[in-house]
Amino acid sequence: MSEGKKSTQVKFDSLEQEVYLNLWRTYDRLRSMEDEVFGPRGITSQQYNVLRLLAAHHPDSVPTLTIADRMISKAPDITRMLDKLEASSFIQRTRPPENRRMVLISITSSGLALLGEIAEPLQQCHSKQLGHLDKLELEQLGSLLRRARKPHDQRKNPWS
Amino acid sequence: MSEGKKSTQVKFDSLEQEVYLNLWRTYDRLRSMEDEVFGPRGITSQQYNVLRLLAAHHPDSVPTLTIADRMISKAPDITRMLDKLEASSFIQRTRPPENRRMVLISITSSGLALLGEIAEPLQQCHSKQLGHLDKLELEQLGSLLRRARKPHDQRKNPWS
DNA sequence: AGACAACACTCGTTCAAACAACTATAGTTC
DNA sequence: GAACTATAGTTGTTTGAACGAGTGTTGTCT
Repeated sequence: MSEGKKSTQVKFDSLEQEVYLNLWRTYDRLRSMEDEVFGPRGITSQQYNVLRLLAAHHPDSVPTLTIADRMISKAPDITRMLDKLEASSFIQRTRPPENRRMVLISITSSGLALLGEIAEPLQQCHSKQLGHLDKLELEQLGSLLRRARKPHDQRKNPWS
Repeated sequence: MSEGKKSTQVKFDSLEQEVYLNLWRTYDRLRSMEDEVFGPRGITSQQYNVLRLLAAHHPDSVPTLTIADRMISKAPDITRMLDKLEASSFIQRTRPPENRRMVLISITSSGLALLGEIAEPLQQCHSKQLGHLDKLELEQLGSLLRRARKPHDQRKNPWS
């Protein structure tokens, strides 16, 4: 401890590394809280986000790969994820005759019902996750996170 | 679009939710960049962090569950993770005769060599990840992330 | 000293993520 | 209009994460 310029230099190779590990750890903690909401209801947070996306387009349908592209984190395995949602009858697939390459996905009424049931406990979870930060802090954090990923986020429809 | 107070209200249920999804997405993007460094070398980022922890204690050993407790994200499967590192001979296990419940882990010279090889490309990765933010932004982001997880981070040795 | 509880892992199993190879359909070119 | 290319998903396989039950070891209590 006799030569550290700053305490961070003792444990991290760089400030960038420290911030990244910080981001990882924070994400991990908040995610485990969300998992407590989704787990008992038999879906994952990725599946929930599919349902939310579909609900936003309801009653229209969305092609499979468009869903994959709009997921929060990359979803190379979108097919099997939709398989599970279809098996639970939260979504439907249809193959339009005019373009039989595509598979169009739409949310069912029981999918919408699930979203309805989950809305309140999830909102409570979000407020437990981050409710101790005030509005300004949340906005600063959001803005810094967007700036952090901006150079690495080339996609068609960035909601930033 | 005729009634939204703010544009965020159109797509998110709450500011907390927006920030959480933002965090998730940012983490996902940065992680995939790190994976490009670790993948070709046959280790995961969790394994790398074990090696880093052990290197920090070298030449001392660390008990298995102490490692699990200090990981960035939860590691319920620490045994098999160490199995793989031992199979690649990056670590050693010893069971001390004076307390045969514990298993002490230490890094080997080839583990240290791997850390040496990985140091520079990893540093480059970190600077590609977050190098576009200036020092003040990085410190703000780090500080907000620590505040965000503070109520949820009860552990023995928080490096915050 | 024998029973019991606490500790420190370990193992079995199930489930999700990742990557690549593959199939089916539609458009394009000569 | 036959071959070629692009599009849109799907399937196979391997790997890692998660959870819980089980094992061996030590300390404690009476």
